[in-house]
Amino acid sequence: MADTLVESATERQRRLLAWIEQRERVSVPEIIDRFAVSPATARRDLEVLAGEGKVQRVHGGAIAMRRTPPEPPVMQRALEQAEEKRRIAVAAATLIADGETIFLSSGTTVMEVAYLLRCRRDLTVFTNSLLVATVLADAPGVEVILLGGMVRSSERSLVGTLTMRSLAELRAIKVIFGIRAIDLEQGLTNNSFEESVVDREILRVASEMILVADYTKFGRVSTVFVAPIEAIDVLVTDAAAPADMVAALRVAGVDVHLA
Amino acid sequence: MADTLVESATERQRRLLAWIEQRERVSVPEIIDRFAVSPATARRDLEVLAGEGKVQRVHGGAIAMRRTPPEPPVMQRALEQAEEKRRIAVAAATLIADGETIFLSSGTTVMEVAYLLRCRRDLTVFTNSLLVATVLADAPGVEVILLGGMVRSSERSLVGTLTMRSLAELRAIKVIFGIRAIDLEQGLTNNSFEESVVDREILRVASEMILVADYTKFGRVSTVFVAPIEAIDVLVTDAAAPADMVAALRVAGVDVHLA
DNA sequence: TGAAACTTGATTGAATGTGATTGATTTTTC
DNA sequence: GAAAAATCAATCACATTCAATCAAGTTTCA
Repeated sequence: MADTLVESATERQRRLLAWIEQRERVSVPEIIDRFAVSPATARRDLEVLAGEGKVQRVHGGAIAMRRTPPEPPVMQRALEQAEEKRRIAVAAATLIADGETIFLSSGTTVMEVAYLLRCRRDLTVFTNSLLVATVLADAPGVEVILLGGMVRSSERSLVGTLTMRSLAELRAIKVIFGIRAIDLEQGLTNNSFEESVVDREILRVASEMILVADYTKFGRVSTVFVAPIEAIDVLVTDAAAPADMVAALRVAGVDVHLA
Repeated sequence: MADTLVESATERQRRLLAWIEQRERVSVPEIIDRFAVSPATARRDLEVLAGEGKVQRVHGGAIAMRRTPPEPPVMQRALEQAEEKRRIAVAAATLIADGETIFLSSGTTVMEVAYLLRCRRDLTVFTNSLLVATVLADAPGVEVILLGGMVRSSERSLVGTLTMRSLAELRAIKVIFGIRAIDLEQGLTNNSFEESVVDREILRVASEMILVADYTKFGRVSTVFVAPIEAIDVLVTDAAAPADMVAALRVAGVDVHLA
């Protein structure tokens, strides 16, 4: 049976807005063609968006009112293994209590944790991730301190000497950490030298390191060494993580949580 | 039927929420089908979840709460006097040459300048604004250094001791500066004490201060003093700025550009 | 056991969303 | 500058969906 995908007006308008902001300018016929709606509906949708100040209505169509910066690669990666990352984040968030002061590193899974911390109270969060800072910026119960540094565009993370200097003043902080690759022999590795320098400094000031990593990170080795697996205190991963590696990590003293 | 599992309303609503978050959107008939309830109950459940802010109710069903945080007030202000701000930004951008190192403060007009600098080459930009940093993050010819500090949610700007300490190391930098209010006697004022402390430090390390301000900023006084008008080296504003104030500023030695 | 509180399902008039039509307005073309 | 084309706003009709109400069933607690 042809399951006719019904779409609400609100959602269509949201997609239309995204399309307009991406295209900068669209015409009514283009909307008719793309969304398979009547001219009346196309105009009504534009009217709604214009009424909300989201787009500017012009004869023949509408133009975007604000430019959306292009999405960094990290946002694309956030969609991969989204379900696993969400479950891992839920489990990791339970390890953080209200009133604590923590550090959130950059990375997509860590960002997922940040989402879940938005409703917390009396939390202080240090981070070197622009995305984490933005996610938590509006959370009334969370104070966000962003480290300074050079912006790494692909990750929206901060690196460099200014970052190192800000980090040097931190002491004994609980860290939620993300990484690109985990290997029993090669330890934790990622793909940027500058990022790894910062990551090592983060781990140096960590009192407890909670690593969040989905199953795709295991048994892989990336280009730059960050830390040996002994650096891991707690690992939160999903059930699809290789059983042998999980067992080996447990033997090595890592507290492994399977979400 | 052996289905002895009695389910409470709240339990069903929790499962419904999980389903919606997984499906992104659901229609009322789909809920009726899946949970074997009447349309009335399906709608009531959605009403409860919507009341708790967990989902967004739309005609015909509901969609998962989009996880992008609500827009900060600063983004709303960016839409006011948008045309003037754009023209001012264009004029201000011509004062910046490729190869320079500059500081961009927070503020909506300054953000507009940032947009125009994206296509520049060999530019180094210091800023205490998360929005400016995000706008310029992808610009291949622009290196962005974000100061550290506490995130001020309404402005997405960075303030506090960490910001001050990062600033203290800068010297003789050309600054594009935004402000809330300009008055001949009261000087430059804005509405946040913490922001004003940072702003004063920014001006202290400035070799040249370029103020960008549309006509609505003139003749107004806000709550916290930032600097006297003598601190202004260059003012870029629009033609609607009060002529008497523009004249007085010129007499005071300010290089005024009308965009 | 019995009454109060709650949940559920059916009914129904109101509200909303959509597409078509039509005359007015704006833009383009010659 | 006038004709032609495109676009717009207003209105109507139809279908879907909603919210309010009420009655029946279930749970809770004395």
